[in-house]
Amino acid sequence: MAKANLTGSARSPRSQPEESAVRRRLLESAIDIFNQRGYAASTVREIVEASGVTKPVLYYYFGSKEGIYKEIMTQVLESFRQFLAGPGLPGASVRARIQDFCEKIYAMARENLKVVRLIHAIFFGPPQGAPPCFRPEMLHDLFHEALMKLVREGVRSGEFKGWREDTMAHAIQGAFNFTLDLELAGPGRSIGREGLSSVLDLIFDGMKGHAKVPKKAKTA
Amino acid sequence: MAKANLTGSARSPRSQPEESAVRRRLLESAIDIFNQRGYAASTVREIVEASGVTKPVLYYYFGSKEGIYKEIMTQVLESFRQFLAGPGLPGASVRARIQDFCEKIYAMARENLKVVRLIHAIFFGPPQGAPPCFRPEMLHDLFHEALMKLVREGVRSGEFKGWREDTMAHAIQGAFNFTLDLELAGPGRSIGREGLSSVLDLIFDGMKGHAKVPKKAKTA
DNA sequence: GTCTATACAATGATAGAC
DNA sequence: GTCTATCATTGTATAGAC
Repeated sequence: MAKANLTGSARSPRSQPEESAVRRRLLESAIDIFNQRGYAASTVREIVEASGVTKPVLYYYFGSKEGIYKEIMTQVLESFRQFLAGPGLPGASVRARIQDFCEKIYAMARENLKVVRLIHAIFFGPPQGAPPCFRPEMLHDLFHEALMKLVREGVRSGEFKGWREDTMAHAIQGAFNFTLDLELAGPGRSIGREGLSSVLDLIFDGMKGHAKVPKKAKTA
Repeated sequence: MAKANLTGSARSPRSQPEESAVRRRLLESAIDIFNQRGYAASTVREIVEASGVTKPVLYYYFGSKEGIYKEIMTQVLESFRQFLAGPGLPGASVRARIQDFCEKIYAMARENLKVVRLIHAIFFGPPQGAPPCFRPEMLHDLFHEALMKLVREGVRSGEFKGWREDTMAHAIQGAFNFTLDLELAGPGRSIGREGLSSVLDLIFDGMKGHAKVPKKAKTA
């Protein structure tokens, strides 16, 4: 579920019919190297060697190191936009739809962890660390915008009340981002989909404890 | 309040009595350059030029580019450890103490945004992006450990219940981290101390709306 | 302690043959 | 389309004079 290949498979048949195997291998290798070394420290030599070709091949297909980077990011952004344009969970409560929304994006991120880590590194890295042709905060803004729309809906329907809309969205996005951060920090730190779901439940229900007892209530 | 200079002023009078002005300028410049360019992309030439000296001076005081980096991070870690060893808010409710705890660290971070941004970039950057002598996740772990201690206290006292302790800590740390992320993303995105405080209130009270109405309840 | 001058190893990118 | 060979530039670090 939520199968969304952010890299190669979403090739547009319109622009360039020549989706050569070499070109695809170069893109895959570039994602690997960029993910491991970061954009600035990655060398075209590493990329072409991992693809089994030589330097001029990369320059033939993408023009420059920045060119192949731009191509990767364009495909990612387009893929994310397509997901946001999807249906969601029509008919369900706003709370359930926000849960579903976050879990779907979380699943997408896990399936494309290498690109996610790269984007994270660029977002928090130095300004000149990567070419300005791609602005990673765009993904953040798209996420925030979609979340705010859901929150507003919950306020209109009376499902949420008593807080500013941006405060609610902030709490949710904080939980999501932090879960993703832990995922990126290493497999030993991840709390998984269930962990994210629990934190969202807590945010919805509150921490004072008037609600259910999901696992084990340590009221020692 | 919460004045804690993470860089130069916390000099230890025991280790090296020779705190020369040149050495201090080099450290300050290195923080600036590392913050702007990242560790890997920063050049020794930039650092020494910003300090008004030449390359051999840096190698005289710190031995290498990694040496000056190590010195900066050691001072930061020591400063944060000293803060965590502080008193907190004795006598207050756990909720108030967590609020105070988060706000104090937030204030510290704002006063030392350059180092915070650098640490963030290293944490999310590529593994070989910075020397392994400093592990940025240590700061995260120290924060998490202190927070868990507070949460456990709240559970023991009955102030919190109904959720797993790590879930509660996760929600709080998510709100804090996200607030800091927005601060780093640019001044236009920051939600400030009040924003953080509101999100923490929401997490404590819950989003269902059985509690107070802090600003303006848009129940249109 | 601080300088000038330089060694030495990478890098991104290109020219030109095939 | 893909190769070999190479250029100009830039990086860390050091030698040796003062």
